[in-house]
Amino acid sequence: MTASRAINRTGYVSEEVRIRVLEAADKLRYRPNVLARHLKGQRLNAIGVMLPDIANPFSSELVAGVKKVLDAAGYTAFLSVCDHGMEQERAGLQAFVDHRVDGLIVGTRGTNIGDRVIRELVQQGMPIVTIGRPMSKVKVDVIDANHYQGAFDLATHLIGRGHRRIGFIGIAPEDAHTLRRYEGYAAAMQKAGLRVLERYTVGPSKGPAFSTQQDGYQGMMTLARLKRPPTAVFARNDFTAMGALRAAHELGLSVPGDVAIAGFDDIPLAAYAAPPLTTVSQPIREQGELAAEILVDRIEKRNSGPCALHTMPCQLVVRESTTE
Amino acid sequence: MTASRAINRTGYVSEEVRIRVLEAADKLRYRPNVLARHLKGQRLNAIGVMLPDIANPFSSELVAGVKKVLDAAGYTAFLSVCDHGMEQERAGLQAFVDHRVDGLIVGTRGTNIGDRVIRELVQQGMPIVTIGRPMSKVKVDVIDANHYQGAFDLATHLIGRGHRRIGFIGIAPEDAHTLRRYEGYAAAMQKAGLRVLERYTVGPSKGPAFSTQQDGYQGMMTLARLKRPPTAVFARNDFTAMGALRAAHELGLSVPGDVAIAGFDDIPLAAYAAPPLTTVSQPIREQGELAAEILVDRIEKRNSGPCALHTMPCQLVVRESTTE
DNA sequence: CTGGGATATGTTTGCGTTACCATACGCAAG
DNA sequence: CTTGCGTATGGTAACGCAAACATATCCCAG
Repeated sequence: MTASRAINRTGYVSEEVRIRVLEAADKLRYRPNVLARHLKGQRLNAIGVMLPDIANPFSSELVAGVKKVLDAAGYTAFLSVCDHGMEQERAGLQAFVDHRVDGLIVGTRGTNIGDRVIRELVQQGMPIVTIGRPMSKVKVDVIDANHYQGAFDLATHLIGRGHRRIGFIGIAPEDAHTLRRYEGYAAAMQKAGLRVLERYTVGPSKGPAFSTQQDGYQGMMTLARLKRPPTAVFARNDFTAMGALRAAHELGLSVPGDVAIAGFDDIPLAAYAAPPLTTVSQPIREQGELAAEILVDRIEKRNSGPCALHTMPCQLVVRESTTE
Repeated sequence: MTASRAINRTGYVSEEVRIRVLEAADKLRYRPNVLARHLKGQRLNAIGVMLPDIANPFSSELVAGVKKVLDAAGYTAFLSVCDHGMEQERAGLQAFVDHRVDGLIVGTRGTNIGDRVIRELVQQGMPIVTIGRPMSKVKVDVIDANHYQGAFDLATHLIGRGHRRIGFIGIAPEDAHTLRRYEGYAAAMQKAGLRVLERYTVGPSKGPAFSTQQDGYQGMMTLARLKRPPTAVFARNDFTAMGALRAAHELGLSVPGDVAIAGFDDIPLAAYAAPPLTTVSQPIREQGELAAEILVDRIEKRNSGPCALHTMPCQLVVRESTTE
């Protein structure tokens, strides 16, 4: 017991004994068993981060933001990947719960099974923050970027450059974010008095973001074959935009001379495309930081108010793929 | 006690009682407390995977391979990222140990602190497998790809295409793998009776692989300024190669006409470069699978033999950046 | 020199689980 | 009828830790 007090700096322990205890602990390479500690009702100071995949810079930035805050708050982050599989997501979340993490950050996209699992865990009192995954009627804090606004700004930029025929590559109604982006694009078009033509919208495009280079390539090819092809193209994301870029090169179209191309997400490679890609940057790291802050506040009972949706602004990044 | 037996299927429990227990457990949403279980000396069936970063396809493939095997063996994988920081690596590994994982897969590159931590953990009986991180005099199983052979094959391919002046971009003596690749390149040159010229070797190039696009760009620029520039370039990795590719475009050099360019790693984007990149593919997923298999065998005492180095062959992938 | 707070250490208990031991029943062999 | 075995169930202890409580010593005010 005295040893416990010495190590945890609680209660009264004489200086001399404390030093002896710590020396002995050091010699024996003693490490407290956090698992046994938990049996006594204490927190483990660990949180679980569930990711859809780890092959992209999002997850990386997100985790960087999360870790920064958690480190400072004395928590450990454990990660899990579900590779966009619902069963894997369920198992991963359950594993976190079984290992008694104090809270969860969920960065996967919405699915039936996933939503149900989250609902159940919340009911059992697990604090959860989701990122980019809106959930209705569940006590979950949600962080999201304003894709609508970002897309609106980007489309407005293209219109401001004099473009009237603007295509959209990679429409994917089943993906909430792509839909928001499309809506922002459409709203900007309408506000400028331009019609959103169906033949200028190509898709569908399925699967995770990094798999859509080919869709961008195909989409650009389709648009270029039109009688009056668009003079500017808004691609669902940067990977798609880079596929489109390649198609433009193959067709001998100059970018942005013959066709302006813009993406979304501002992946690191975007600045290295030829030409460097105009895109929209999401504050990913900031979303991770905010998620971690909110979660820690929930865990430590500093915030017991109602759960909220935190929308963070996107930033237009103009590069040479849309300007000379 | 009877409930414990019913749930774990150990000892004698009548069919009738077992069903009643399981139904009750289901109704109460009972989940065994794995942490308490561990107090009684049982395994948690969890392993920790330490990664240098998650922004690249290696980590992704590696984890996919690891997870596939672990799922089948009934283990859970928890991931941690250290972002190439030694202190973060130490803390992450310690967190795994504190949470009583049954074994570790370490995919980070060698560092003083990291090596010492691993040595200590091994001494305390923790089964560890490293990937791409050779360690001497430590009871650790090591998986690695044969970078030397891959580089040798790639250089031989370039020589076979008639090249005599072959440059190397991104030499980095502090990075063991890059060094192996350079050695393979040099060996192939010598075997063909070609001299390895110092002015054809550019570097140094620091930092993680994905940060080296710029180095490739700079390197290509440097080589192109030479009086008799190389007709082929072997880049440290695909990112570097893509930087070189961009430099070639800017200089108006045709690839592979004026200069052939090859990379290493076969990242997904390599096939989408313009032109598609000749490169060398590491069996990443297979390395992950093997690591998990070996680790599980160690944990379950099916293998108590001496630790070994498992070298897996690399595969030359010829694309259009070196052939018409 | 006594009472009482501050300081310091020890003892017991229980968290959820399972190994081990004890108990109890039915049935068949001796 | 006893013994012994296979089957079924329950009681108890222990894992490592810390909360709660108990005890012990010291110092100082009254």
